[in-house]
Amino acid sequence: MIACTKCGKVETIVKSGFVRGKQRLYCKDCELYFSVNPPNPSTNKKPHQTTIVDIAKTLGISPSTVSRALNNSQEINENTRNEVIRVANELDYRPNLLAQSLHRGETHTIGVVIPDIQRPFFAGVVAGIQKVASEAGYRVMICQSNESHNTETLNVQALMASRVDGLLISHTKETNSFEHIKLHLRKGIPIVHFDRVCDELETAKVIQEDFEGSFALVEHLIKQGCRRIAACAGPEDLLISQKRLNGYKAALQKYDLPIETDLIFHSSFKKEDSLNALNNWLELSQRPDGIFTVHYANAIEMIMSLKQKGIKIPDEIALAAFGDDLLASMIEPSLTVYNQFPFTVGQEAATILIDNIINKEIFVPFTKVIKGELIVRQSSNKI
Amino acid sequence: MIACTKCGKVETIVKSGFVRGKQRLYCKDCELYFSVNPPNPSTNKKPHQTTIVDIAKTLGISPSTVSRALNNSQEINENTRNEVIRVANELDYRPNLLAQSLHRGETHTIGVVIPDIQRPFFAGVVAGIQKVASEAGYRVMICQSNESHNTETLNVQALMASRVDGLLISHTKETNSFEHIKLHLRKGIPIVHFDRVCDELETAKVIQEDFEGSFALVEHLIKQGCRRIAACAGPEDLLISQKRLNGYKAALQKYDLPIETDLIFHSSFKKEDSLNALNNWLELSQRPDGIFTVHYANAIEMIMSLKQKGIKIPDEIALAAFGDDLLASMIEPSLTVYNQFPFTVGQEAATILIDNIINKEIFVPFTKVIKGELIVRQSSNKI
DNA sequence: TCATCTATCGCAAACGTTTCCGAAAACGTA
DNA sequence: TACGTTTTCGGAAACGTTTGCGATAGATGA
Repeated sequence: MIACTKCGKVETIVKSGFVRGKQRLYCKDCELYFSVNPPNPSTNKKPHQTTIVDIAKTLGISPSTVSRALNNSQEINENTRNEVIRVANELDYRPNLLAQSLHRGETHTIGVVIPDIQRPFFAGVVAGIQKVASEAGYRVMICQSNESHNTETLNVQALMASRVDGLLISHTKETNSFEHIKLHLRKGIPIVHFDRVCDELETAKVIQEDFEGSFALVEHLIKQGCRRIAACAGPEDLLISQKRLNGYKAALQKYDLPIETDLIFHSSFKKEDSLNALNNWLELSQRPDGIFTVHYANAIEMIMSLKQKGIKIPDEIALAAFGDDLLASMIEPSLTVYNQFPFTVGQEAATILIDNIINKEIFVPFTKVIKGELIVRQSSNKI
Repeated sequence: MIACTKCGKVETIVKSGFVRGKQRLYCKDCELYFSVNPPNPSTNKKPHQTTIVDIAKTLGISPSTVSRALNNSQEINENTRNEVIRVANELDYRPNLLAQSLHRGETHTIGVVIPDIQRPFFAGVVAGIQKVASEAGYRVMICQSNESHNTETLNVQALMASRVDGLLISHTKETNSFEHIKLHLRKGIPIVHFDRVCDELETAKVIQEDFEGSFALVEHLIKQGCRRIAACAGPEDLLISQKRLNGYKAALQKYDLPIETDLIFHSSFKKEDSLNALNNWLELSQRPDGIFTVHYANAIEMIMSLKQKGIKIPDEIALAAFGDDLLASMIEPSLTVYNQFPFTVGQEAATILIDNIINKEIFVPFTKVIKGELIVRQSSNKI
């Protein structure tokens, strides 16, 4: 009366001892061992994702055997394995990653916290991260802090609650305490900083040539003949702002140009800020003849304003800025920039993080610098 | 010899019967009941995330009581609850969302599949999705298909394996079979389409005014005096391309203008495509005097090329395109566009999806149209 | 004094996997 | 026939949480 779970035949079945009190059977045709469960015909449950238990029941074997069959275990009969795979395909089995993650203690997911995905730099970084992550079999969970320290903290907590295997983060411009990071760092969770990093934490970091880049931009302006170069820096707390400002100062010093506080403005990346700065500079008795901004968007806003005012670029004022974008190349005059290769930044950061995750014990934090590139365009090309 | 788990005193402890064979104790000071576990001093395990079991052990109560204390259950003593909360804070307890999700059968996570996060439209959509999702307590998992149907399928599978509660998707431009979606739709997983939707599936959809938008753009060009308007359409398979092309044709028909196949080009959004199309049109015996493109990037590429060739915009050729971006407003001449409000699209899509998730039984799919806005700029302003 | 009620709490099952441990059959050897 | 070995599999625990089902002690009432 009992049929083979594979071929369905009855006449080929012979009893073959007992396993843990359950009658064990053997199909001579299929060379397959299995045991019988009391058939439960009234289990018309609602449709659900099939589990290894479902597979086990239809084949009359145990879930552990199914698990072994699907995980390339050595200690399993080839016939059984094939049967399991057949039924798994038939029932469209998909392993429940939640259960796997819970058991293994790892989710194969990395968390990303960025200030704003709508900024091309971060969108590029995210794209780079996703490329590397998906190639390595990791999923990506992205959160935006919207430049709010509080939101950033909540984001980090949420990602940690989801038990991400590691974290990639670029801080808010208002972030100057890092307790929300330290907490998890102490628990041993791999964290990699990029772009807006934090020096007081012992994490791996991916940064750009902030100093070198602004130095190159400002030196370029000087070589084009500028002698009074104004700087639109970022928020004072932000580390990369400081570095970029230092590059600006170093370039001036190299060419024996004075550093004038009148010409240095700390913006918070808002449009009003850059226009205020510009207007202040234009009202000085001695106008600047060059402008360096740490964010290309500020430079573009200034270009638009300068054009309205009828001030000639680059003849009266030349501009150069950090960060490239299609927009920088397409406005008139096109903007001289220092390209940061955001996609590369993302790729590197993800690569390092995954390395940190896999080799957690022997990993030692280090800092990777992504080389940038000076792209000279019309806004500074006087010659 | 036994001390209270709260105040630590020994003299206030009295025996208070048994619970399931375990000695129950009572602290007269704290009015707290608890029982004792055999102390296990040699459990110096490696540091790990604290669990409710850890809390239970330090307090001498059972995990279920801890769970009830942390979940606002009614049937628990207030003193016990407070103690649990105190210890939970002390040990920095964070609930393991994996375990919760596994038990509850829901992850409070929604999956998003988009072609390319670096395109401002999709970045805006994602930002809108994240805003709504985080406000509703949902996390967001984002995948890029990179316009590859195969990658899209893998993305969907990965998200489903992670047991996301719902899916937001905008299809690849090469996607014209939808088995990978149907499969999961049959299993009852809420799916909402946006932008590049699919008519053959019974899902909720968030779309733009594709027909009305291109109609408005083309009608605007006609009113500016254009009589031979070329169209740079999208991939033929893409539904929104067809709709937008229909809007173009309808506008021509309304004003009794002929539809000339010479003037219709199907691009795949690549730069070469748009330049090829432009060059073909310019070589016609009768050049077009207006160009409509379904993607603003194509229009911008054409503007750059036209300027190089010395062709005057809008006098010789006027342009108007779908989709707004900062770039469109800043190039010269600035580009007339039909703004799609990507952020709103994302917000609406997420809202509908979450509604679908929560009210799964009574939800009926519908289509929401996000109204757009014609923004007239220099590229078409002849008057 | 006894039975009943209420307030708390513990046990165990469940979610879906993986894996250690052991058990039995089959096989090989003497 | 009597062993030991190999092959193959099942049971059960574990991951961390929630929850139905009791169980107990103290309070209440008769």
